[in-house]
Amino acid sequence: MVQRNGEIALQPQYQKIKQYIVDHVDRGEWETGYRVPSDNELAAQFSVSRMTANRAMRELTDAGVLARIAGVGTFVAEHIPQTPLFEIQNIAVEIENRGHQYSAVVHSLDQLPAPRDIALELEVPPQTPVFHSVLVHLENGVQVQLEDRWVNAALVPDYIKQDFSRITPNAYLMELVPLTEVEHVIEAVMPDARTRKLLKIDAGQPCLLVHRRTWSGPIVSSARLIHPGNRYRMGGRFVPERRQSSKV
Amino acid sequence: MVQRNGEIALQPQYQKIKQYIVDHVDRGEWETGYRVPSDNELAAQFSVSRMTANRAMRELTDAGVLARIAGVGTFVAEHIPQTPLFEIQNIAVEIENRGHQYSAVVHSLDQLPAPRDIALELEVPPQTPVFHSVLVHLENGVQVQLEDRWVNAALVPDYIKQDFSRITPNAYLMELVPLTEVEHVIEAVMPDARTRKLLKIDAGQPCLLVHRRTWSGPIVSSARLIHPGNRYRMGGRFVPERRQSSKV
DNA sequence: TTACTATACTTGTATATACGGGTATGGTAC
DNA sequence: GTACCATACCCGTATATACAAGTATAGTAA
Repeated sequence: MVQRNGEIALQPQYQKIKQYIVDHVDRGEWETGYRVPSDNELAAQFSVSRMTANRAMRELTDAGVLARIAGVGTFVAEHIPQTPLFEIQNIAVEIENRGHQYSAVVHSLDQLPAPRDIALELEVPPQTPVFHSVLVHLENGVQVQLEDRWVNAALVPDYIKQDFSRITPNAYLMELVPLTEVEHVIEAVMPDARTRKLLKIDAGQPCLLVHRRTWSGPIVSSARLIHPGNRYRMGGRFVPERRQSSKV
Repeated sequence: MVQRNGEIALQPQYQKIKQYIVDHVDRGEWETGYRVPSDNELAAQFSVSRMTANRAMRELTDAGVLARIAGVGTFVAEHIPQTPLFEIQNIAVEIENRGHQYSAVVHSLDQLPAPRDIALELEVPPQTPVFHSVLVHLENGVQVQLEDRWVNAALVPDYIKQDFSRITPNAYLMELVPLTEVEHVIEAVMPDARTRKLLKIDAGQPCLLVHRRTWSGPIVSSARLIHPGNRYRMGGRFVPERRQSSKV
């Protein structure tokens, strides 16, 4: 698809230019207000046409990274601190970071042909073999998350052999396949009977459901993460920095 | 700037095409999964080159309105409100980016001594002067967000003089003080009577509440953003259902 | 000095063209 | 019927080119 002569181009030219700019901004070399090279300069530097450089600049402008003024130039936009929305973080690591004890109970782990709705979610034909796991994560013995996950069996054939009381499904998947994309849908729901029982919560209280789908090219996994209680915090003053490797 | 011969073009060609598509979707003529005309068909219909039609389609895809599959076609994406959760910049801009009309209704804007709970949130002594604003954001005249905001009056003394039907509080604050940190807490709640009335929603359905606090050194503002409906998507993509191989 | 103008940039948009690769379909050979 | 393949689409990317319009600056004329 990318017809770059010579070496194989893993990503499009305009993506390389975007990466180049974002890298400089991230490293702090180009600060807010810095004037970035013009379309033509980038085109010359990367040996592409101006249209290609223009696309990179335009998309970064739409994304709020750059600001352009016709006739003047392109500048690094004001940096808005935004919490990494939903880091693919490990609930086990997070709990241990709080100095608490993590444990998990596996309620089921099966292989079966994909039901119709799950097939749609995973973008596979119905009846394709998939894995289905249901487990509860505990913090100091208290239920903190119900994880109901479906996995494309063809992509992760050994999923069903794992001991998910020792390694979380998310951690296992992350170390096995490189994630390319993540989707989060947050939903406010009233928990059903099974959920209330597994999480030991009362009826009548709304719950947060985070529906997370992860891609690695094709869709690897689709998970429903239900939290008892009803709050989910991202960022903020009291959250310690979590920037460590993916263990457990 | 737009060199369309004949009559003066008020907006670029690709904008016209975007508007054309968004209009059909908004009017319900093209529902989720509907296959929209291809690049070439649109190019012929509007007498433009495919690149121009392609830009319109690509931008609507980036905006989440359409979904494209190489080799197959372009489809109307599932409509999930996906903006206001973490207003990166401006809810007004985002709504306008979707080709819709933004408006806002200011329900109240007062200065008063901080109540006890608000003082805690803003980390100021009780009775400190604060501003309190309540407004509703509308997309095409439909209520999409209730914003209940408290602002540290000492840090933004002119807050109360603004016309928030013209500039959103968030945009005003952002251009005035450099943000250093943001906290988001997502909460599933049952809306109270006032909220249901302002957002014109029915009882019995859980809502998502985003509690957003912003720092600029000290805490500048604390806002509750309540969304009708209960689903919000970040990232990911809508993939239309495709024909399975003829295996029945 | 002041005012104007030519010039050399910048970004914004639009076109015609090209090729790569994915997907569905219809036809053909088995 | 089944398996294969040619074909005609689709989208993704890239290029060279062109003109419109905004902006800054150097140079010139008043």
